[in-house]
Amino acid sequence: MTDRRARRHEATRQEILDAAWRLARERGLTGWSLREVATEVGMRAPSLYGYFGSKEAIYDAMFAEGSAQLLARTDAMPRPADPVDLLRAVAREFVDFCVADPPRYQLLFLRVVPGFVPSPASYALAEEVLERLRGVLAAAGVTSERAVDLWTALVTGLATQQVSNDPDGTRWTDLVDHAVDMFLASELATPR
Amino acid sequence: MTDRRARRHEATRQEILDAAWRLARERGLTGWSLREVATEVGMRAPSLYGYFGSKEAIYDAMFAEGSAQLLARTDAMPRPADPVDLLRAVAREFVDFCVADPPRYQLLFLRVVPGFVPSPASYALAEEVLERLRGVLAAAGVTSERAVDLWTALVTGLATQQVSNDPDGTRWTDLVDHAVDMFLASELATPR
DNA sequence: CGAGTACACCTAACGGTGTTAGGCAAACCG
DNA sequence: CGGTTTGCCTAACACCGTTAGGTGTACTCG
Repeated sequence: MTDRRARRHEATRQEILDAAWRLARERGLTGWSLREVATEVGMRAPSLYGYFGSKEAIYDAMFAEGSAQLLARTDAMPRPADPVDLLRAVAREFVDFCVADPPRYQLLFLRVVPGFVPSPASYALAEEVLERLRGVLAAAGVTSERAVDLWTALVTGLATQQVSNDPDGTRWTDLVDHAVDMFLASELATPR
Repeated sequence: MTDRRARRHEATRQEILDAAWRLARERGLTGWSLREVATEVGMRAPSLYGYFGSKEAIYDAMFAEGSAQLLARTDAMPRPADPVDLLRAVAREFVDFCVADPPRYQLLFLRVVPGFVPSPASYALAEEVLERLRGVLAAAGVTSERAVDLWTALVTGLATQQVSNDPDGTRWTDLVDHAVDMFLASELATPR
């Protein structure tokens, strides 16, 4: 049975994390201070250090949480049998995930926070996501390393353009199906 | 004839800008302070305000300078007559430009600096770049708005992946020709 | 050529940041 | 109940972008 105290500690940790996410969504990924987070949870800034060793550690926990969310979302996704439908669905899922929470997207996929590098533990989660993606692509007949790299470039490119240049519209998300068709036409035509 | 003093002022301005670029390349786009820039040019931080109204104004001048460099580089590019060769060349030129100076790339194409939005004057330069690109794509037979958007997503996606995940390698730059072929096969097959 | 002005640069300081040190009271454990 | 651990505090540090105000030098003009 987990310690009562440890559980309470974990809950406060999560409360801090939630406050950080809220502020990041309001003011941008790097537009918040520890003092603001502390105020949000009814503390003073130095008290946060009982829960996170630094501001970077908060970013790291956010990185892990974001990766876990993406993992959960792709796992929960319906899986059409047809390869084309499958890849369309996974691409749409990914771009939607990015557009739904731009700061989360920036944290996970752009290197936007000045000194931040995810810890090995958090990065392992992100690699797990890529691993699942590789599985889905293989199921659709796409196996080569180069094809996977091209896929990630294509899909993150769509997401980046959408988030950076038309955050409230659908100018690039509307292109997802078309982009997938283009990709498949090329990759399935030359299978190896 | 321009004022001696005005010329000297302009030279100092450029000196500050060069120092900022140098520091940005060393420590990351947002990893430098005004005090460091000032030291680099032999001043104290407040003196910089005689040349730029704020740190953001420095970023804005850097943005304009980066856009001008991209513009100059694409203008100076050899222009193969064959559409496929042309697009391959322009794509390679763009990705090389991005990879050659990651902070510059982040400043121009990712929204990485917390509060920074380019001024209308600087942004006009960036739009000029896009305008030239539209011209090149049209010369290769690609005219639709959607196709241009897909192109930018594809090319910036390759650049982002390269810069973010393999900054010293060629994992994604090696895919540029292949990506262009894929794009053209799809877009020229369905011209409108 | 001397007086007056504009300019380049300075120091001091303000409110903000992440972070450390040290203290005090409540909660837990034997 | 006594001792330890925990949770949170205040005070302070070094650094940040930025503003105010002062000083000497370089230029302009009568």
